[in-house]
Amino acid sequence: MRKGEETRTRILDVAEAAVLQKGFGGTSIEELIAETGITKSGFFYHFRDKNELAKALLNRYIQNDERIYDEIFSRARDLTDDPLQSFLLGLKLLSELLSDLPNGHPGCLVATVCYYERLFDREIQETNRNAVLAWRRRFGRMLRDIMEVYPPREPVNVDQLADMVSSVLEGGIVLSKTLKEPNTLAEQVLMLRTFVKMLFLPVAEMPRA
Amino acid sequence: MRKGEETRTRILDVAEAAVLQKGFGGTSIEELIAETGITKSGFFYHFRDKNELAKALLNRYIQNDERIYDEIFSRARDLTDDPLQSFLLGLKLLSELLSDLPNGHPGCLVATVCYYERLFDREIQETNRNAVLAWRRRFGRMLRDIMEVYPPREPVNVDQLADMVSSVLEGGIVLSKTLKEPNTLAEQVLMLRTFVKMLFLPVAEMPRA
DNA sequence: CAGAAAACTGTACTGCGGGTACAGGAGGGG
DNA sequence: CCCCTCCTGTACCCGCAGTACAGTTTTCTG
Repeated sequence: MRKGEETRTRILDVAEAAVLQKGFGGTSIEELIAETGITKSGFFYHFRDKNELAKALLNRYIQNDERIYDEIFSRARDLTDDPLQSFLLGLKLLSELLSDLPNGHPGCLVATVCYYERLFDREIQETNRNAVLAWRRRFGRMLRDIMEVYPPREPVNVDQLADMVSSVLEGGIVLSKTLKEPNTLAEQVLMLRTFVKMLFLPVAEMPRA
Repeated sequence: MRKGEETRTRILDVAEAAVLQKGFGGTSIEELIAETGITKSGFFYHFRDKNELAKALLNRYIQNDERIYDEIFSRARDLTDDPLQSFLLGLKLLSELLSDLPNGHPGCLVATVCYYERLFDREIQETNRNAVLAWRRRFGRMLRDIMEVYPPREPVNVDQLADMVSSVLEGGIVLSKTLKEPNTLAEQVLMLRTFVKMLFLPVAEMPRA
């Protein structure tokens, strides 16, 4: 009963690491059972097929992802009441968290699924889509709060600006992994922070006359 | 002799579409030969193994990618001498080109390879890394030209800013594909354009006193 | 137009991996 | 004591990557 959950979790842990390095198609069930020390029958007791595994993997990943953002931005909100300052602080905290990852970001499962769409059923694709929409809502909410206080210097669409956060994160992960420069991702988040700062913060100095 | 190149190209065309939809691991050689109407022996006449195919696929993709950027930004340079204006125009042209793709961007092979690293040899990983570094150099060159004329409003590292262009493109593709909203990618490029504009263009209006 | 080289086809085989089927066993809880 | 959860073991089918190699057609070249 308790043991079952534990084994399931272990399979998911091993599978997540493997999938992020080799993709779903490149990850064999045989290697997963070898590494978890389980038998093939044991594996299929927990997951009906690879699609079930992918579903469980993605759901767990998204849940954990949401938890991390919740923690970071609620911590930022605790430290300041100003919506802009707390968002900027949140991006700072996020960038610090990302640069503290010893081997760099392992990769995003949402992106992995995205580049694998045709292999999975509609349910997984919908789950993935909803994860991205949740990011849009999350960052959009914070940006709307900012806009109520600070008029943006340039006209921007809130959803598109919220998507920019996701874009830079997903793109930063790809760059960081490809370049094998773990810090690139954190730097990209800080670059985004500069953008947000510039967009909303009133101009401090006078323009050169 | 000429016929060989043609068949090879046809295989690469079919393979590229398949790989972008299902990843390398999810694409079988058997399905490629079925669609191209070739036999298995014919396939292995052109490519020693899947790794060879991946190598050819990636090299061709990168070359084409470079060609497109060359065209767009040289067209932009033809239209204006100002480095900032021509870069902003280039981003505009790029966004238009992307929003004209009927089914949205099919996906980036560099990202696919990135999420598949462990399946390929070092050579492919190096090729991929060099492709990203080429983007950094390309956009970095243009941004340096801009900085010689326009002092940035905030202190920024050129390479990081250049990487931001790649990040937004890669991330925008992931978002666009996942959301099944073809226009998201083009919008993200325009959002990036707003960022660059704000960073370099002198403030037009006075701040609210 | 001949001959060589290029561009294939056909067949037959190995071995791995996904997946199925099903029988049975250990261990804890009611 | 029995049942339920959580597995193990065995045996099998099929699709697919890759090998081997002999033979055939097409195409270029002298």
